[in-house]
Amino acid sequence: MAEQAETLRRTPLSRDRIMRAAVALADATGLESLSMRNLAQNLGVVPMALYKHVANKDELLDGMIDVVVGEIDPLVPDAGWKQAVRARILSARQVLLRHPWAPLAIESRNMATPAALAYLNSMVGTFRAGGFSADLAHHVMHAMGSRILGFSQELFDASRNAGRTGPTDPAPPAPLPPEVAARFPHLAEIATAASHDDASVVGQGCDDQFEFEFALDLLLDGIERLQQQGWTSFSAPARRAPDSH
Amino acid sequence: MAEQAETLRRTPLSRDRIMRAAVALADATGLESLSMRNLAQNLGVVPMALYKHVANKDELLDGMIDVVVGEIDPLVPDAGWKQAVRARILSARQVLLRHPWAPLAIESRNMATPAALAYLNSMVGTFRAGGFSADLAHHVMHAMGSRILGFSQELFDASRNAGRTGPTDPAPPAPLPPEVAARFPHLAEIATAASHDDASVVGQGCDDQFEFEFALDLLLDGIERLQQQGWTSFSAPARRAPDSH
DNA sequence: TACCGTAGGTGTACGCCGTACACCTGTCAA
DNA sequence: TTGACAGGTGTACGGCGTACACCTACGGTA
Repeated sequence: MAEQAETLRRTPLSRDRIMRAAVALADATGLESLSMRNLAQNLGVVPMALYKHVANKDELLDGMIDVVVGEIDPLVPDAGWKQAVRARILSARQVLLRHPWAPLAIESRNMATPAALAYLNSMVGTFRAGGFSADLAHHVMHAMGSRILGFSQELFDASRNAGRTGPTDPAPPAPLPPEVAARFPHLAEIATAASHDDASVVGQGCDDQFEFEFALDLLLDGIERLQQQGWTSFSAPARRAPDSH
Repeated sequence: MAEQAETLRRTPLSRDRIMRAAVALADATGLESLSMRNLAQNLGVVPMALYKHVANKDELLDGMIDVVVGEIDPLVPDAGWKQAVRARILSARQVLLRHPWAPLAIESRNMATPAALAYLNSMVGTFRAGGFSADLAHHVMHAMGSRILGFSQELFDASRNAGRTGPTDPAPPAPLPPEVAARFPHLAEIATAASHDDASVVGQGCDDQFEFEFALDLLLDGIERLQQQGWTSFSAPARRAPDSH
């Protein structure tokens, strides 16, 4: 029975269990305090045990990214490309709000993981099915950039710290200190102009969700316009063919 | 004279000299192989000497970011907002091509450095001077996202490795392996569709400069349209008021 | 000229990290 | 019964950031 207790106490390790534990740990304590030793302890196991399932820490990170990407909602069928892309990207954003360490992890790795490739592939497929040329789909993927994965490089983003002090600590929206406001009046102005509620580049209120959708729609509308006027490489980049106003 | 030689051999340390050496070292060998010990050796000095001028490694990174941001061309006077913004961002992009480690450094830090704040502030000022409301300027800054600093989160970007193997090694544009192409046909298609020459998310040819300008102009044109039709919070996000085609 | 405070470089040491490598142990096929 | 092998263990190494005590050279004052 002692050994039964043992068996119950520690489910055997597996690559999948490691990945999920790593994601949970990063969610809870932030990416920079996720170490192999840490993670092993969390799993009730000695550090080197992990290496029987994961080649090294980089592979661990790749696996974590795959877990995150796998949480993005599947394609909704029977929707126009614009609706489909919009829904998927907003889902990706929700996923990343649960895993604020993911953008940094993604950017620090340099090869695409299979799950990420599959996601990008199906996104391209959506554009192609919507009547986009391969060329236009290509450029459009670049234009969307990181927004396709639900984040957009907020530059100096309070939410990046989310896990660091524990998710229960909602980071008081510190107002812009006056001497800073004086040195950067334009920033001070836009910081107070928008009636929002979260913190980003400006220390003040700003509704990230609103900003995200604003930018996303700005892009999607521009893309729609390109596609509807029959984009080809030689007619389109706005620089060359500014449309009439 | 021995001491003269000494004096010549080692210019005294200074915060500025440290920052410039750090940037050069990161340019040459990549961010992940930049350590305090490494940098100290490079400066002919013992590691702890650096700490007389720099509080810790995070502050070093902040200083490096300031150096990079400081290299962005100043505002060109007497240009329309669109030209001014475009020129500045393309300059930022050139700077980041010289310092491929910078996006990761920027994303890994979470507070804005003074130089970055000054840059963002003057960018907002350009929009304001161009007749944008503070509100619209705010949203537009978010919409541009990391592109404002000359990069755009390429997700899986070959150039991120640039320094790692030395800048003289131009990373042969490895073609997409066939089994990958088979699993992700849409990616394979757009990889070969565009007639470009560098590597990014797709292993194949792709002119990053073209893509960058394509996306930048897509955004700028969308922004121009918003501003010209007198944007206000309640009329604009494209979702609510799709313009007529 | 003698002194001393201080700025700035040095040396040692600590506790983390990732992980190589040898080892043990329990399970299952033959 | 045995022996291969999958999977967990223990030890150890080199590298990291950096705390802390130390030394040393110089500039200002008496």
